[in-house]
Amino acid sequence: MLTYSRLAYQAHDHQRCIVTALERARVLCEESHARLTPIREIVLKTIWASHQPLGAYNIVDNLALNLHTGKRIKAPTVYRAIEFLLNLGLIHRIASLNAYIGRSFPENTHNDFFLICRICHSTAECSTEQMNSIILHTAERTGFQVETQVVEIIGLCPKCQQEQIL
Amino acid sequence: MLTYSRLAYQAHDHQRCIVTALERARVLCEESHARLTPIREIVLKTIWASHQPLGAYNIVDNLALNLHTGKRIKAPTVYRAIEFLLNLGLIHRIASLNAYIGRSFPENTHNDFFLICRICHSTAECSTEQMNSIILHTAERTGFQVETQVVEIIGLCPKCQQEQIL
DNA sequence: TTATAAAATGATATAAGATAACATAATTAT
DNA sequence: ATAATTATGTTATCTTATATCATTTTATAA
Repeated sequence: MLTYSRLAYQAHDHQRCIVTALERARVLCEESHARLTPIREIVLKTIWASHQPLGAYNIVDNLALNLHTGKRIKAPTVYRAIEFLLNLGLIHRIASLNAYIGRSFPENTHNDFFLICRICHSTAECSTEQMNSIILHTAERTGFQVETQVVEIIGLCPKCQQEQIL
Repeated sequence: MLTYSRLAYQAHDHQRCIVTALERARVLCEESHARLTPIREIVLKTIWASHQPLGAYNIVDNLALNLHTGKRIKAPTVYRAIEFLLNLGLIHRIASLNAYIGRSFPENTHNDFFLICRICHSTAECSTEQMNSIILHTAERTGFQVETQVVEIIGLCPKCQQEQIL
């Protein structure tokens, strides 16, 4: 069974995505006695606000613009928030882009994969049992013990396929 | 069918691997009228000499040590060689490590995946039709057109599993 | 409730990976 | 031989990420 969400290129109420994600983050933090501080929350919100994976320094700039409280939040602080969010599975690092994106299935610990558009960088999160079992089986056949996976499929999203033709 | 090679953690004559890889590179370059210059060749050789993926600056240092011809080959030159080798499919970039490793199947254009040991970083290249077809099918179901894939499985190689237990 | 420990953030500097821009050298084609 | 192309040299810089130490905030316990 294929589960997918955040098909960036399909019309949807993204504001709703963000609200849901933040709500889930609050619950998850409560459960695991982790502190969703204002900084961590705004970093998560900033990442979710974008359909494209966001680089750490993009987040820094973004916060400077949207916080306008005078004091700038600097790289190390953002990276700390990122680390926190990664550990909870609330965001995912897209290795091929050095960028971060909100995860729709924080429970599904690290078993999802990503469809990344080469042109517009819009990124969709997917999860299939099939894929996971193949990965596990193939690895096992060589005696390798799987812990996490980085599966990033690069290509063209439907929107950019269209524009390619025109 | 599962094809795999370069199971770093299995005993094998790696010197032979290197010779084969270089020979294949020469043939492939000849065929595609690409120039395997001395620099490109030594970069490829350096990458192949290691079972662990090698960072670009590792290669730079390595060349400085092993060339001892006085003049150092600098980062941009190495990166150019890397780009050349990537384009021909002779090496692969491991995104999660920012490092490069020799590819055993340059013909298999970019359809392979990698088992990377979290501890020793030894990396094995694999290829299965099954995996490729699942990726293609899942992507297609969302209207996404696959071009390349980054599939990096992180975990423990047999050797490090053993040492973990002890 | 105040002292203490632990966790989070601020601030500065710098490491590590990658590329831009322009000059020069080597190869190939005319 | 000369021009055009391709590859390399050189310097500077950009981007991503982290180390280190000071300070503040929050939690815990006397």
